[in-house]
Amino acid sequence: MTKPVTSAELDQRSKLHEVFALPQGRALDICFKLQTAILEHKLTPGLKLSEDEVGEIYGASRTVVRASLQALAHSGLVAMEKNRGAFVAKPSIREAHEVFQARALIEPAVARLAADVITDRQLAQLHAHLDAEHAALHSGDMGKALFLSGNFHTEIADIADHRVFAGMIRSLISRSSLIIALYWKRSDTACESHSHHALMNAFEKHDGAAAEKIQKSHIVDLHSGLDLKEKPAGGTSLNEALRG
Amino acid sequence: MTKPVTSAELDQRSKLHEVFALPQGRALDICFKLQTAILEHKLTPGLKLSEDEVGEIYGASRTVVRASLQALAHSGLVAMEKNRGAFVAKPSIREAHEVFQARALIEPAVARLAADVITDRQLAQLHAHLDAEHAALHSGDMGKALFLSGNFHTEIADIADHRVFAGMIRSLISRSSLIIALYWKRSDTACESHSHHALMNAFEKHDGAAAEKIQKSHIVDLHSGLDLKEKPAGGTSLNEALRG
DNA sequence: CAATCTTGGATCGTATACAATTTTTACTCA
DNA sequence: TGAGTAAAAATTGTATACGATCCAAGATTG
Repeated sequence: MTKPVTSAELDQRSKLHEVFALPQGRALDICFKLQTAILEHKLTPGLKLSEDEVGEIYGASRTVVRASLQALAHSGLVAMEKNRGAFVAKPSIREAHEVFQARALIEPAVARLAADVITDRQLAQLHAHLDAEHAALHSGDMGKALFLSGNFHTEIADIADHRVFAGMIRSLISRSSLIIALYWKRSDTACESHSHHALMNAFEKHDGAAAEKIQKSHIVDLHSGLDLKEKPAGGTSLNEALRG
Repeated sequence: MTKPVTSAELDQRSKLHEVFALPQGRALDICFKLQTAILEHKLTPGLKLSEDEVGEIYGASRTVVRASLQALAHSGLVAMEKNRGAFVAKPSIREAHEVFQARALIEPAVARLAADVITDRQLAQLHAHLDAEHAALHSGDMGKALFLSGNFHTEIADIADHRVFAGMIRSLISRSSLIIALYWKRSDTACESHSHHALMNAFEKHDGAAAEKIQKSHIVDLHSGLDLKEKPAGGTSLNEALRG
């Protein structure tokens, strides 16, 4: 019951390559693995990503690790400090607000675009995605559930077939994942919310206006589900988080 | 009469550092110089940016040049092809449409934000900026005029004090510069248009709604000023373009 | 003569070595 | 004991060297 996930992951990977100007060759692998780990909350915000350590784990030289970290820095998942190294990004409260403001502007517009052009095949794929998300959630794998929940949004952007918006949304979703890791308030994982299903409904009817409206309120809802107060930092070890 | 430009340039530089996760140390210099050259249309789209050549020109090793090129690739100004190297990006017609659609969505919203919070000092700065643009235009320096015209938009984003939007807009403006280089139709440089002045008017009155409306029609106007047909490629030499 | 194959040069991808900077540790002295 | 300082360890920044890939020109063959 954990298998339907794989195809979604591979999908995500190829799309990443398409949208961002990502590093080439081996660096892309590392980039993707680190990103997945961060998005599944295996790596907590603020964690140091030592070049030597990452390189040793993935069997690569510092040169290529450096390229990966730089790429992730550009997408907002990693913060680099001069002469101090790379860390999993720890979005500030201010950035949290800004990210969700941006999402509230862009994603509804993109949902509208998607509703107009979505095909039956894509509808089925989205349904499958929701099933996988549901399964992950009920199997207790919070990390993967959140990862998939984010992917749902990027898939909509891909359906809208607008690469510029898709790239923006991808970056925003990534950062949202970190923000949720830091500031999520409600114990009920609201991403299981009915918003995604309501959206599916609008898509099936090709009702762009409805999709836009639903998406907007969904994001406003997510935003208001955050508890934007200062939190103390966590400091796990990298090896212990990734080696598994 | 060419002096007022300098402060704007330095300003731009520090802001870049703030918004993007840019490389550190010497790489940032090269990044900035290349970006400026591209934005002033000294480097035409499609031009090859050989690592050795760039490194020799700026007196840096390939390592740091590589980092710079990667950074520029992430902001959309440079395209990297595996095992072939880096080129000044040559946005497709499709990307051109997408970029201006994105601008038409985001920039009006940001203009509204800016109108609400703009200070007298910032108003004066924008006025000075328009003067500099005007001067560059009438001194025949098209490249610099276009560069400054773009900066006008990013300055508004900075005034709105919204880093996420500012980052997006910066990237969009950069790509717009390339798009204009490739597809501009009108011989009258419409960036001298009255839109910028009209916008200033709305800012002075802190009329957000008006600012939003003006900005939107300004960008739609720019979009329609493009001639989106296939164009042949140009191939200048890098040395001859930068050594001056 | 045209098409294909081979070969040489140029350029990129990656690893490694060294220099510069930061962080930690150990030590002295009040 | 605690603060200040200095030396040592660890980590990043940068340069260079080597192997891999691509491109173009010239040779070869049908």
